[in-house]
Amino acid sequence: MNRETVITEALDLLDEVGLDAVSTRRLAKRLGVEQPSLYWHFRTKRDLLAAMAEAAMAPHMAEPLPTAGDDWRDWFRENTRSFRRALLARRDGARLHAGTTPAGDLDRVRRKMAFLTASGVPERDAQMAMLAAGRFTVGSVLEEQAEPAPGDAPELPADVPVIDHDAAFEAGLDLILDGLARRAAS
Amino acid sequence: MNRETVITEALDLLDEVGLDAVSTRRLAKRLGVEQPSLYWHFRTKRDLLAAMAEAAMAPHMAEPLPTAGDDWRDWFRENTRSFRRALLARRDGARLHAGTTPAGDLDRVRRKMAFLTASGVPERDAQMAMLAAGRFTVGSVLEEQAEPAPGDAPELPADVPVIDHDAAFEAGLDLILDGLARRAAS
DNA sequence: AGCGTCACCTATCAGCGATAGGTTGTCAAC
DNA sequence: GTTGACAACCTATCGCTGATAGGTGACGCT
Repeated sequence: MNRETVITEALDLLDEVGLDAVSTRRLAKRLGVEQPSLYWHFRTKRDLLAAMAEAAMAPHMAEPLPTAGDDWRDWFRENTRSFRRALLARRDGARLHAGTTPAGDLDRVRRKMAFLTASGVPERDAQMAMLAAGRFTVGSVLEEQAEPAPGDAPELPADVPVIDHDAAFEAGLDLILDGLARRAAS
Repeated sequence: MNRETVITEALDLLDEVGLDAVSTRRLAKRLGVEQPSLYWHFRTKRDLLAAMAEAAMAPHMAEPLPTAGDDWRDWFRENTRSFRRALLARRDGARLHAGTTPAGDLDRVRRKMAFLTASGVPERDAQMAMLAAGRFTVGSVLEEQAEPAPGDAPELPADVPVIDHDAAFEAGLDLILDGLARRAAS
């Protein structure tokens, strides 16, 4: 059993039982191993969760980088969507992600920034927009994946309709993108 | 000792030790009481945390509602700032907030929405912008308050400067606001 | 044969949220 | 002035958690 297997099995367990129920004992049992054995592969549970969070981002990281001819608005939108999909792909994906310091692929980020500036977006605006879109996305998925306490009746008075998470995300993304476009134009 | 005291003392404890270290035993000791006694006032720890989260929002809820003459852009900006301040006021305030289903004052929200529509903002756009600003804010403060694991060297290569959280927040808010303004104008 | 490393094991710890069921103090009704 | 309800605690205990200490066997290399 290697580190890889532990991580993939841990992510499957996460999907089954949810983040709060992911314990080292449950994971060990699933791996056919005693609980302290996990500490051979990870110094702390926090390290394990960080590795899980990074692995959960794999689909997003596998996405191709933008190329010179691309429309920067289309790319920005699709990039943010891809990030959201990666968070949504795993149960409690947003909470898992939020509980770790990013430490993402720095070179990838630089390439994305270079693309935006080459497309006519001022560097600082591009930085701020990328940051804002990421934080908006985390906040959105966090709320989307939040499950109410057991026996908690929503009971909203039909006055305000239930929010369509997809639509709300797209609308928020549009706002950020339009705001950014205004800066890119001038 | 009443429910009120427990909540205020719990929030003080939160500021001292951080969310992960807020245990019923620590809180009980601080109150000069045995641990199970807390379960007289709260059915579960989750209920306690929800009450804490609501109490932490008091400063934001105490903010005056907008009135007819106000500039909607100024108000929107200040409203979002107030929300952020409330989250920042408590240690791990964003995590505390994110861990609960909102259940906020519905009437207050309606009044705010009414103000925006009366100011010429289309209703749906106003809803989406309020939602987006809130989620962006939670995501931002979540990252701002995230403390690295002990012994985790940041070690970013001086290439990308340390982000100024205040500036990043204001920039993101500007983007959303500008995007919204474009819709309000047409 | 001896050694190092990897990958586990048993035993145990302190701390956690939560429950069951008993004990006080206060105050109002009769 | 006793009765009884109620609020606000108590002790004792449960099962579970993350983590540590220290031992065991398999494998490969020299």
